[in-house]
Amino acid sequence: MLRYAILELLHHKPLSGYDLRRRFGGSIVFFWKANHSQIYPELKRMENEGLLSAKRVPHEWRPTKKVYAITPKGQRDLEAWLRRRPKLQSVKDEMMLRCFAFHLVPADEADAQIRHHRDLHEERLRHYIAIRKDLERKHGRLLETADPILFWNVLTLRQAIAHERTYIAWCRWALRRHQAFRDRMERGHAHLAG
Amino acid sequence: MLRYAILELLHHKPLSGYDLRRRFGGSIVFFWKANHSQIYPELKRMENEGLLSAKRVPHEWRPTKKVYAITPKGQRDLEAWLRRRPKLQSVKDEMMLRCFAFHLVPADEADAQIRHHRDLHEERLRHYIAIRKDLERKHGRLLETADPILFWNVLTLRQAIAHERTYIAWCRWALRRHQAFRDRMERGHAHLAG
DNA sequence: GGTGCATATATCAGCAGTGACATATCTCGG
DNA sequence: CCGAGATATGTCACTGCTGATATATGCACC
Repeated sequence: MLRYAILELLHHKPLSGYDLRRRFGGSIVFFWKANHSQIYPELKRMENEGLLSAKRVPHEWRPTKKVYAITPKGQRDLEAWLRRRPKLQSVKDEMMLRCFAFHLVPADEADAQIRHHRDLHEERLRHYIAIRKDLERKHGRLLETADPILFWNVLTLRQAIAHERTYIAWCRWALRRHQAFRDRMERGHAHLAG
Repeated sequence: MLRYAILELLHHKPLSGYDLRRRFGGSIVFFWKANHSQIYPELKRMENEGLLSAKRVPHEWRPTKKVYAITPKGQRDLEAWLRRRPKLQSVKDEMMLRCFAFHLVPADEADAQIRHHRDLHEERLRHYIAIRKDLERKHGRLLETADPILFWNVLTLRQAIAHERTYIAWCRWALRRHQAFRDRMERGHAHLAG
């Protein structure tokens, strides 16, 4: 997977491992992250497979860079991958796995967990919205016009935002429902006591 | 991660590797899947660590089962895990990575990809809704009352459904926007030609 | 002269996860 | 009697990914 993300980025322009690392987890790719410890070996492997070509570029002030460019073979690989029909990824969501087991912890602890998670998603949502504002500022009316790269970029950003909003809405809903559940328990006990 | 899913399931009742495998990817756990090739070695490892105890249970008709039960140490591990505050998982979504690169394929191919993905998510949504119907049928009014296990189960199911609905809505929206984009391109060319 | 920081590349151990291969029992139908 | 299918457990090679560790340059600041 990682290799296709790299190929897409190098399709725009040649980059070093360090540059790539900043792209992942930065503003451009919302749906893939990678550490340098994964990127450098992958670049080497891709070079060996003929998907990339490397060139050492010295710099006066800074350490020498190894800049990678996509080869015709790399281009073909990327386009072939884009035409495949992958099956659905299986969902792996740690928070939801925990939620499944929340009957094992006190109600207050469960609430705290959900609130914490809601906060994290709100932060990520703000991050995405900042990126969107940035795109709007930089490209203005162009967002509505004819640049395909920008068009697909905006589409994925919209999905990222929709995803975060859904998650946050679920957290809020869950907290309300949990409160109602706790109230019912209370009344249940009161009923038994009375 | 897998180990905590296993511990949660074994907290309810002892199960064999085969039973566990059917639980994952079946109706109960929506947010975690696992193959038997991952489950069996993990069970062995957990037994060695004292989180589980194993017992061979022979059967007249069928091969002998190795049934695992959670130990007190396993219980403590599970509860400690539930109290941790994990950081946000990084999103890895292959479809969105592809979408990012759709400027490299013909517009019809991009549409076909999105429609295909929408269909897959619609199928999964139908699956989740069937599970919810099943829960409603089996438990009826109990869904609104006082069983914590059922309560959290319903909450996670709701999140799964919300997630699928968001994804499907995005696919539909993306297809509309893409059509509008293609129309604009057409008009652009017509303008240039006229 | 020392410390911290950004730049830049690389390796390693270890856990996570996949798909293929392997083996065995018992039942049911042809 | 043979094959298909459910039950049941396991291994293996490979890729994916994380966190830690290592190394080196040059700059700014104290």
